[in-house]
Amino acid sequence: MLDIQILRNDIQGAAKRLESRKFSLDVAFFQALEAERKTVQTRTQELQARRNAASKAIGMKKAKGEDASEILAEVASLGDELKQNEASLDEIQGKMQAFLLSIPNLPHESVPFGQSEADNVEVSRWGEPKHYDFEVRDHVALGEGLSMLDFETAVKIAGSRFTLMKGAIARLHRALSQFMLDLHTTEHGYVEVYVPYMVNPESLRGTGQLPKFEEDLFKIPIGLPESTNAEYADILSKGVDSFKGHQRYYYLIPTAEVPLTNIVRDEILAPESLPIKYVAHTPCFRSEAGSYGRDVRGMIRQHQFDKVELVQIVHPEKSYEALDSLLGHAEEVLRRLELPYRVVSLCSGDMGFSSAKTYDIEVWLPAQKAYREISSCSNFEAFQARRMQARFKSGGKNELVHTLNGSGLAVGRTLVAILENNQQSDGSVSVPEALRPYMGGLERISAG
RNA sequence: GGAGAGUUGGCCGAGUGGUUUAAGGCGCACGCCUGGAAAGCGUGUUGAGGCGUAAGUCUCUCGGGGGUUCGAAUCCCCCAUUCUCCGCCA
Repeated sequence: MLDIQILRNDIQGAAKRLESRKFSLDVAFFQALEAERKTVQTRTQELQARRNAASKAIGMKKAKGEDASEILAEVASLGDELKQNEASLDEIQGKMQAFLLSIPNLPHESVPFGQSEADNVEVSRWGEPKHYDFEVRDHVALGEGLSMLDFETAVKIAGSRFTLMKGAIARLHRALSQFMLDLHTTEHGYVEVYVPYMVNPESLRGTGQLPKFEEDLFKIPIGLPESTNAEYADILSKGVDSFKGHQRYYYLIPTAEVPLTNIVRDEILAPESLPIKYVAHTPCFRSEAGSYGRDVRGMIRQHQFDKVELVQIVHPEKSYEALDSLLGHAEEVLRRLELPYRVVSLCSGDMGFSSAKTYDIEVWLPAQKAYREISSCSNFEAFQARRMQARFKSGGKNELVHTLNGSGLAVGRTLVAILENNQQSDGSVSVPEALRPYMGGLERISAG
């Protein structure tokens, strides 16, 4: 959420910066609503002040045993107008809140301008893609050849966009997450956290997935009878506090970013507790609505995948420093696994809703002859913190923290990268040195 | 799942419709006192926001929401959550 002061003071400037990310800010709507708010709020507060003064006077008269019927009659006439103004103010503030929640973050000045993926800027490259003197197979062919990846059975027991892994590949998958967690906790200073895989809508609103991106999530009703979608949409935009008769939902987490970052929601932190660095390994669930036809083959794009996620909660002056370090922590995983990659700075048009600046790490996939996203590291500045009211004490004042996160890494895609990059001519796959301790010393995955 | 009891400021804790404008304590900050410190004394100390150049002033905030009332921490309803007991369970 943007600071409403930015819209009050320099809405044209904000509109221009948002335009670079293909968001059209409704300036006229905001200004009209803001003017209305001002009028109604001033009037409401004036009436409230009069009512409070009168009520106090009544109390004092009654305490002295005097007659208060004159003031009583006077204050009664305020009632209707006050009620009307309060209701109207409530409605305006609801609209304002919904409007603010729908606006994406402002891109940092260093973010390259651009429309799409094609305009992202490569900032670094590590490792050399190997040369293969045989025809390379993709991970599907390799995994099925080893009888260790089974997409058909996954379709039978769940549906498309799920994977079944068996034997050494299942173990490799487990080894990867163990290896990543160990690296980040013992060498990069993160605290390991086990989190809920289902969260409430308040948490998703805090990190920015709600109210705008509900269709990307898996949603689970709890308790109570169904309310209509329209009613629920209204609750999402105005406020998600429960009240009589309304359905509550849990959502499957689309990333551990949601539970990890929301640890500090509604907290006022001690300044010396910063930076806070959390890491968690969780499954992630995404409905992938609107991605029909994209990456349908293999385990690149799944409804369920594992990810090791890094989150940092930092002092606002340190957040870009922290973004560099976090990016380095994610890169280190690929270096240890000896997988070639590059880092790109996402352009304004390709960044996520909540982000002020994002670096993607892309790993080389020989079967696709392309670099593919395996990690996304972002600085959200105060955007999520403002939604979450996550603050720290700063010289007597409360100041919003900055939040960051990055994948370190997406486990399924890392597995794909290892299978494809380490394949041998006979269809076997060599196990990266760094993972062998986690694989009982196994050096090569072969059929049988 | 059933029954009961709780949720008050950074923390503890009082408060059953009207000087509660939330007592008191702890902690913290500043000041006085002191050679310095402790003790003592004094002042301040929830958060969000409106109006105003400012001084200031007003509104909201006692787990969340709704209601009753001129007036709600206090009464009513719904929800969340914590604790105790029972049931079930990995």
